Amino acid sequence: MSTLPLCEKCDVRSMSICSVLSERELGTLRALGQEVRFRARAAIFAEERPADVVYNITAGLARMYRLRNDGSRQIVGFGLPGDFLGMPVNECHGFSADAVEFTVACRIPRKGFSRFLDDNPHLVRRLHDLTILGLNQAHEHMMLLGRATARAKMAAFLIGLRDRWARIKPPSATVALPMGRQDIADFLGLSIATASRTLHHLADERLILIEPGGARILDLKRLKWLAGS
Amino acid sequence: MSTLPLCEKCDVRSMSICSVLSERELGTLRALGQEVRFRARAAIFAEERPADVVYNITAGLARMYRLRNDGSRQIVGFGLPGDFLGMPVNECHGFSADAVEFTVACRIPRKGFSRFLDDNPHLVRRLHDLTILGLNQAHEHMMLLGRATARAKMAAFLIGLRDRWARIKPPSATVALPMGRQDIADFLGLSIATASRTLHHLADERLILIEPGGARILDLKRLKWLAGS
DNA sequence: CGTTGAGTTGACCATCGTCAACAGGAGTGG
DNA sequence: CCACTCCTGTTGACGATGGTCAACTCAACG
Repeated sequence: MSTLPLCEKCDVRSMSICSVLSERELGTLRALGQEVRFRARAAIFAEERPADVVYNITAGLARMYRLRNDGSRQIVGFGLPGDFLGMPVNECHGFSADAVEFTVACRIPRKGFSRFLDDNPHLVRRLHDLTILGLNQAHEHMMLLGRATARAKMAAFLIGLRDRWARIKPPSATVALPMGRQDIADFLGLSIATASRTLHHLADERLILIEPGGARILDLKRLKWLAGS
Repeated sequence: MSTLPLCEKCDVRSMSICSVLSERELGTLRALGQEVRFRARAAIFAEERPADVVYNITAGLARMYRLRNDGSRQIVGFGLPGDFLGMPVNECHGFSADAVEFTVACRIPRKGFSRFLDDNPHLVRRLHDLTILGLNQAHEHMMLLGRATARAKMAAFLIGLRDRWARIKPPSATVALPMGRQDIADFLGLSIATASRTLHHLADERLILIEPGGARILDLKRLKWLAGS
């Protein structure tokens, strides 16, 4: 794990913050960072801890979450390849993140990254755009959490994840679900029992087919209708 | 309504994006903008419409929301004095906003504002920080919407609003509630009936006292405990 | 072959949504 | 000044959605 290997061949360069960097700027940034690997379930960073490094996910899947006083967990989002994690409000992380499956990321010390931002105002604009995108995703998610039936939540979850995978993987009718049922439940504000049941209801109605590690969408149109009602 | 009057005397300058601007920079920005006033219930901007102006709220209260296909509304946040509204992902607004009560804002054409940003990279950083703050608020809100009882939602809503008012108004035990019950319900993901009932339950237990236009907090400690459980 | 953890499924019931009736205040017109 | 309407908020009755608890299956692994 020295400096990052081959940004030129990075699969997600075009969707990450790096898309606005020239070869020269990319070289400077690469020299600051390291590639890090996380095993499934490994912690990436924790809420309330000083944010001294930032991450750019290049492979795998991360879950971002906060814990309630009663111990229950709200997953506020999933981090896919190309996503940028770890920019804090003040000095500390606003949420925890860990790896759902084997995950690879570029790790960059925040101080160095911050100086790099000073020298590259266009990267700040890019970062800002991605943050606004995250805010939009958060609003979208609130629409689900606020007032939607379990079926609508699940349908919207599958559609949304499908669309996000589609941007970074060869398209497939099967939505990969590397996260467990508990993760899905904590994301959608459901109990694990309801999450499991709802998924099977959709399968019973031939809207999806549950496969190991994912779900194949059989009736996209009806699923979308369900998601948006 | 010519240019903005007296930024020097602006109540919310220190909490708005303007806090990082020098007198000179402030003068330049002021020349770009206008003060606009909205009557109660007036639309400020609408989802999916081109975002050609941005707003800085200086007085009053705005609600930001999105509509579901079934016509129901999710309020994704309230805009208080000092809040910055209207920066879009691409070219269009991601949500609608209207004035809850009589509201005053600085309106700045986005093109001019964008050029001003080009010349003032530190303002972009400031804007980015405020956007991250908004993302944090959104996450906080998800905690409520995801899995909380009606009582916990309402308690957290009152505490949260109290803290936000406290930053811009002389402190008071009474939380101003200029928004109607339907707004509160749509914010918390409840029906209006449950919102009203829950508020009265809290009053029955002497945690709050319902007053015209607001709620006086009688037992902050227990209310906080309720909110965070 | 036992253990462990994830996922599934059933039974029961609490919370909260829906529907509806009603109260009170503001605005309007006679 | 009063009658009428409209709108917001309150409150009751009822039922559905989804949470809780628990039993069970199954695959992975030692």
